[in-house]
Amino acid sequence: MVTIADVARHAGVAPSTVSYVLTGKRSISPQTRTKVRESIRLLGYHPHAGARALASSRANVVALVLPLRPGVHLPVLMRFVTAAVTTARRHDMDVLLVTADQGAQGLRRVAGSAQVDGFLVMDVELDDDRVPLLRQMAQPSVLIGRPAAVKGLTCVDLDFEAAGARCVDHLADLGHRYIGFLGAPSVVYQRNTGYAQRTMAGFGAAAMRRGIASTALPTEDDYESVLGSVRSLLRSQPGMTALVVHNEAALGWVAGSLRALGRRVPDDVAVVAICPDELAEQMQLTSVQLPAEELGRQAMELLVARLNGHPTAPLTLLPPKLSGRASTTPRLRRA
Amino acid sequence: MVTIADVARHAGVAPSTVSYVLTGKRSISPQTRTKVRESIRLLGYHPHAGARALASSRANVVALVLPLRPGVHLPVLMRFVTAAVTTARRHDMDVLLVTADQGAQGLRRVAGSAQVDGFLVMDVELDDDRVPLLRQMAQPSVLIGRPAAVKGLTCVDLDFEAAGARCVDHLADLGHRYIGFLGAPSVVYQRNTGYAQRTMAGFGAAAMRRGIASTALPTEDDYESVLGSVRSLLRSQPGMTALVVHNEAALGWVAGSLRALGRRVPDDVAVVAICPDELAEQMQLTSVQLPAEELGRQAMELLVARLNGHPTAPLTLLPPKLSGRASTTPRLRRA
DNA sequence: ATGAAAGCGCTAACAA
DNA sequence: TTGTTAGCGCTTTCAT
Repeated sequence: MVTIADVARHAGVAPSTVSYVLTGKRSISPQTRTKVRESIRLLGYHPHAGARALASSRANVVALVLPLRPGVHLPVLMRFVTAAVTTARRHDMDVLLVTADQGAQGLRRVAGSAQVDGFLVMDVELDDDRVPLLRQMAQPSVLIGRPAAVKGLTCVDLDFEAAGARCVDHLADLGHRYIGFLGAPSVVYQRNTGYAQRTMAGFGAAAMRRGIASTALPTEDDYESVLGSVRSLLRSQPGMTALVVHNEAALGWVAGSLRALGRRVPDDVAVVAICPDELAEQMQLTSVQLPAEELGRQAMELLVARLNGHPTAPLTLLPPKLSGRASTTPRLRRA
Repeated sequence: MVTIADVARHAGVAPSTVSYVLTGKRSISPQTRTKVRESIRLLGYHPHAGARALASSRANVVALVLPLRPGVHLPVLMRFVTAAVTTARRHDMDVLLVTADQGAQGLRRVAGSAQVDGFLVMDVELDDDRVPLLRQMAQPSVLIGRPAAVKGLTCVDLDFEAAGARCVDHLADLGHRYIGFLGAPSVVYQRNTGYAQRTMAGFGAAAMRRGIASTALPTEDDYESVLGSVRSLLRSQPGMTALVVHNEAALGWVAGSLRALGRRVPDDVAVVAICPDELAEQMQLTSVQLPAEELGRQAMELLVARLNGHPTAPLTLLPPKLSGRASTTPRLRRA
């Protein structure tokens, strides 16, 4: 194996000089730098990660804690992971994969052995049992999601409240006065992930603000349930001309249900989805996207910032972005 | 930070004794072992991974090299990853995530810095440019897939040839005499991944062997394309009573297409899918499964074996397993 | 701008 | 069965 001593000898300098050329932690004369770089290239030298970690107490590795359990939307997860890994690499860090099933136990082990300098934790719930642990660990962490109390943490999430509001604003601007909200399965609202509730809250508040009548209903993922919910919405609000859908699995049934009830999209009922962009694109639905790449990148950048001792806000909310498509079409203002 | 010296002092033994208790590399008296274990627990000691790696030249980390590019079937990938990670953990190893976009460059870096002891490389193509590199690296590797030459490597893959043949045999045993094959998008056959070709080859050879007429067509992932392909198959072989589908994304459209063409499953046309079991289960399709978990587990086990100096076969082919479901139903022998 | 040398925490000979 | 000790390869003070 080629060591730093070999390089130093070959370049006719001290090992420390080689180290400083590599880390850039002190100024080196251009000649020396070139000479050392050349020796490194010639000998094919790669610093030993373990030795480096030991001497500098910096592993240059971050843990990515992933759910990998049923129910997560994998395409989104993957885009997120890719963005996170790419960003980490841009900062010369590697990524250790820790699956959530390893639990708090796993976090403790990885942290204790100084294998990683920090944690990127996905899929954090309102009352996540890992949060107390993360607070007291030596290594900093960034959480994707929004636990109940964010004080002392660094959390990143989509601004779901704004997302709900954005849908209403878009529809209101188009002249709609009666808007329905088709939500996630009711079990999601029971499970305290929060994002579903926040979206609805944002939707409701925006509707109130704009003086718009709104009704909301949860729905399961099958056709019958969607049809039933849409029918209920129309019954309680016969003048409904727009629908906001926050349920990826139900999206496929919405148009069909509306048609079965005699309504066409977008002429009779406009539809806005809150879902990954690719899905909306495919179905030509106006949508508010879940910015997976942006989330992954941002989260990793925040983690790197914390690793470098920079302070970060406890909560970063990414603004929703609405993409207009065929399912909402400008219409004349109605009474 | 708690070090091995702290533990040794607390337990009244030498540091090496603590080390040996941890690694089990020499016999320790039960009393000492208990005493040391107790001190470890009490002090909350975790060995420093970097120090360990440096002293033992073993990182206890393996690299998982993943595609994460468009076109891979994510649910399968995830099950594979989960199985691989779980298996690694069972051997006290951690997993470093290396995305394929980091390329050969990334492999070299990770290998050179002794960050990992070995590589688990997914999605290996017939003429993969990483293969030469993997051959000459100090660390052993296990490849998922089947490069052109496996000599000197350790490769694991599903026996796709046998999978194609198994479908034919199942259908032939049920009395079918005209069988169609609905393949992956044509781009997959152009990209030299091999598995698609091998499945078709196995299918074709088995059909010949059993004296059965067969026709094969690629198909894209959308309804129109599937409908078109099925129509073509029926046109060129009007007596076709069975269909083998090797295209996960197309599966959802197959039954619909057949129905649109006046055929019902399984009464008029029996269907066998080559796809993950969960998908087949959900759609009640007879299927040959892609054993993602088994593949991930097996691959990691082989890697661990190699890390421990055990020899391994250059190519391990997992036998296909067919699960009979509603889409193929015993029928009388036809003319 | 560079060198010398003391560790970082652990493992694995070598001794006893 | 256990202890002693010399590194593993690197970073980082302290010196010059």
